[in-house]
Amino acid sequence: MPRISESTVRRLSHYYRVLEEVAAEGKRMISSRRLAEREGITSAQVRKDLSYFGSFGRRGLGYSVPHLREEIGAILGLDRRWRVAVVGAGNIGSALLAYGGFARQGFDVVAVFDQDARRIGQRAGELEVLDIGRLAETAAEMSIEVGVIATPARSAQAVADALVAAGVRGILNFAPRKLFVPDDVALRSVDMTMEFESLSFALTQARAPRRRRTPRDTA
Amino acid sequence: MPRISESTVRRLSHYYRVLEEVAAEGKRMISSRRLAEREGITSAQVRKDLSYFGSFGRRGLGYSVPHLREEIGAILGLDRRWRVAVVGAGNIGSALLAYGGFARQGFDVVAVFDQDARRIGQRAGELEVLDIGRLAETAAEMSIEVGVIATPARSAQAVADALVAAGVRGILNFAPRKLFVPDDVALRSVDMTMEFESLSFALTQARAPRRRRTPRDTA
DNA sequence: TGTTGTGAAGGCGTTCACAGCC
DNA sequence: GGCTGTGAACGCCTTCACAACA
Repeated sequence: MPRISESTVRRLSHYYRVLEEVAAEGKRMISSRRLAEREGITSAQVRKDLSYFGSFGRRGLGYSVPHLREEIGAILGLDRRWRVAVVGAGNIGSALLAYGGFARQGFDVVAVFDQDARRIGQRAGELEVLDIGRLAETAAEMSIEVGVIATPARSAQAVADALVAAGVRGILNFAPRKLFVPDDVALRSVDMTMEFESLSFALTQARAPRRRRTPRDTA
Repeated sequence: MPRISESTVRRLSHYYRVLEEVAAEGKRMISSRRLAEREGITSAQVRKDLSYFGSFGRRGLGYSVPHLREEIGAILGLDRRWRVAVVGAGNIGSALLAYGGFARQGFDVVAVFDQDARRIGQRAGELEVLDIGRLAETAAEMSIEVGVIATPARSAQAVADALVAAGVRGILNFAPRKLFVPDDVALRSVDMTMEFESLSFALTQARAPRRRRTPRDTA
């Protein structure tokens, strides 16, 4: 199996989502073309992405919806759960806890840490906010596997280091700063500042209005 | 000027951030090498990115920190403000309003819409939640330029269509769904579901622990 | 005829390497 | 000597196009 690119993984998420919708509609089979058009990409891309992991389709017929859904679920590791600690119980941390999307994706938040003495000991959802000073030991004790960083940028790298020391295997970073971690620790970042600035750039550069729709798969 | 890639824009955000830090430290000049190492990329990449927009450096000396900061700020359009409407006053919408990062990036939230009759008329931050049914007319009246979609996935495309009809020039989408908009409307998406699944994939695939650090710029 | 799976071609972004300037 | 700006080389991802199969 070749190295899988980040964009392929992101598209697998899309396919999975489409397959869930299509399964709910009761459809049994789907072609790469239909799978592609809902996401604005080409059918060849879909087939290429899937081919990295196996031959899931049948020529002339397409892909079995329930079968492909199960295969992609397994590839993405959605068939298992992870023990998560959220670090930072401020705006972003609290929103993430209230959000609830974690559980649906297999991530169980079992601990919340904060630095602020006034916040420690308080409730955050169903959990008690713990002292960030004891992150490394506590996280190890609690067998935390994934850390979510929702602290200010300036403390993000230190928190990441503590999480790594505590033995986490993955980190999801919401602080607007590039983090360095050992390469056996999975790292994903959601940088809202960057999205805002990217939108600002696009708005600023925008010229020559055309009012044409994004092209879809025509193959 | 060639077409600017999304990754170049994202790096410009990084450079801007580093320049703010370095300016705070009082440094006057910075080399592409130093600018690069804080972000884990190569110095050649920095110079190439900047060269798309002009020649901001001086051979043998590097870049003037305040000057480059101003140039990149202008490129990213951070020197102007945008009138924003947030659509969806649930978990994500409320978190975004409380977050406060908007204002810092030049985005002023001047309206909030929701579909839920119980939510309409209530306060969300300093604003009154308006009826989403009147989105198109109200947004046009209020000269909304940017829409933030924080609704469930199923209504996201309809909201996007309404925002476009109301004349917005940009959309920031937090709903986990691919949106189609005319190509003179700027669109950026933050898809947390996808980040979770991407992390899940990386965790699942992880093999052969090596405990080696991410390589930095060695040029 | 319809659709997959895939080698080959193409396009785009990154890295190299060096001329040019301080 | 130090550092930028950039054409050329490289490598990766996407798209093409078609053989294989239902």
